[in-house]
Amino acid sequence: MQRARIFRLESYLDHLAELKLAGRTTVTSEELAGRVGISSSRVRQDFIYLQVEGKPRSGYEIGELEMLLYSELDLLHEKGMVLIGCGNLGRALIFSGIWEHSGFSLKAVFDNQASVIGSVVNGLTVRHVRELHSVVRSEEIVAGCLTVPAIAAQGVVQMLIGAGIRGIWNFAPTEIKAPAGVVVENQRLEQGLMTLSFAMKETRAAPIRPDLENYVHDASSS
Amino acid sequence: MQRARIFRLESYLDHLAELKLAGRTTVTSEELAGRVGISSSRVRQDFIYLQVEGKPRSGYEIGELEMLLYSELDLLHEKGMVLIGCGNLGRALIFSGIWEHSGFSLKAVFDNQASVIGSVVNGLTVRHVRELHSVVRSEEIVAGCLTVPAIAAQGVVQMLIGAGIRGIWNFAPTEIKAPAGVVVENQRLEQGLMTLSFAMKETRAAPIRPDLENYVHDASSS
DNA sequence: ATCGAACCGTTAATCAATTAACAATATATG
DNA sequence: CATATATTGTTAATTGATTAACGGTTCGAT
Repeated sequence: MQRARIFRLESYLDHLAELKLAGRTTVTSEELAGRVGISSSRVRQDFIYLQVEGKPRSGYEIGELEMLLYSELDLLHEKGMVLIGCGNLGRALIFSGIWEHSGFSLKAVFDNQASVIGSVVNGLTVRHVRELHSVVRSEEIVAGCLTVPAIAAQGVVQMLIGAGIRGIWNFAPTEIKAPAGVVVENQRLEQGLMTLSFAMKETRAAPIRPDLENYVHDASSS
Repeated sequence: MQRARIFRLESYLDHLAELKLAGRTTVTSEELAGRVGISSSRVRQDFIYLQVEGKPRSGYEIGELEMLLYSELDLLHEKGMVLIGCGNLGRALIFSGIWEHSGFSLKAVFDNQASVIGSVVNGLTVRHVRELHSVVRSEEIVAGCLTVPAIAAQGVVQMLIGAGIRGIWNFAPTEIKAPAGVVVENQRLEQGLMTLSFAMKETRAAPIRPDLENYVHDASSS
């Protein structure tokens, strides 16, 4: 699973930022492994894949690692993105800080409701979807964020693809179809809930709370 | 990876609902496999794990499968949940349809901003977080949805755990710590964006759009 | 300058997940 | 009723991912 590696790389980035903040300049495979919850050899193998070299007694350079991770995930190359669907979820994303170092830059926002068109959301004016095609073409947009109701999703996908987009971040709770060559990343929130439901099934007879001291790092996120 | 199976089960549910809507009552492992993008033997093994039996020429009963999937994921047993952080994202979730058949029922909403406390969001009155403890205790709440800023996350986690909660659905873009026995499901939206960024790196030189006919099912979601 | 510990890089071993293969069985057809 | 066929249940083979093991290097200590 290639996907598993990507998740690990993202996780490394997280922890490296934290270490850097603490003033550290190097880190060993052992330490990172402990934080992420995997074996140190896994970490070393990932770093070989990234073609970064460590030194026998000090470990790996944090700055160098960050650089390579950014480059591997293509986070420095800011790609133009548009968002379609300016409802509650759309607005939440527009206002959120996720766009920093994400590899994307939000360039325009669309909707089809007269009530929101023309309003300004976090500095971006909401436009009518009929302008989608021309904006995508003229502003070098390569990806779209889909926060419309499920029923409208496939229609908007068609428009996006027709305009030449190559990637879709889909929040609509439905499976969308796209031609080969167009990357679809689904963010199905319901699945997160269901997964939690399943996981809690096992924990039914939970012990009485231990003291807050013995908290452990959460390793369930990967 | 147990997680991979859970994702498949959720995916089966999706497609079964679609088939049911189309009037179908049975489905073969082959057909489901084609839809989900895996091998038919994988599907059959999952169904053996669910202890459902198929018939040699007709396949599996859709209704029976749905029942067993619901039961396996514990989606029928509605567990009480609270949401903390009534910002844009919180509101989006409160208004969204994800709670249907999710295994959870949203019972109360909290914030610490005077400007939103007391307001009614989709039928739920926003309360001050200081009431969190007593509400969790008195209304049999077992899980919490965290939509607060990263800086506030760990503090709220402490409150939730102190109140006796056993599961956390975390949207805060930070790693939170919880004692063993408390399930944490992280919904890191930035990771979705980064993954898309990586995936698009490979598609740089995309071919000219093929016609819309040869769309294929997206198999990248698992 | 030599020793020894800490850590990397790499290869081998283990473990897990997926797919392939096929005998068993129920149903449809004539 | 007999035969053909689609599809299951199950076991074996394969593939992939993870961990373990260990020789090789650097660096600090004596």
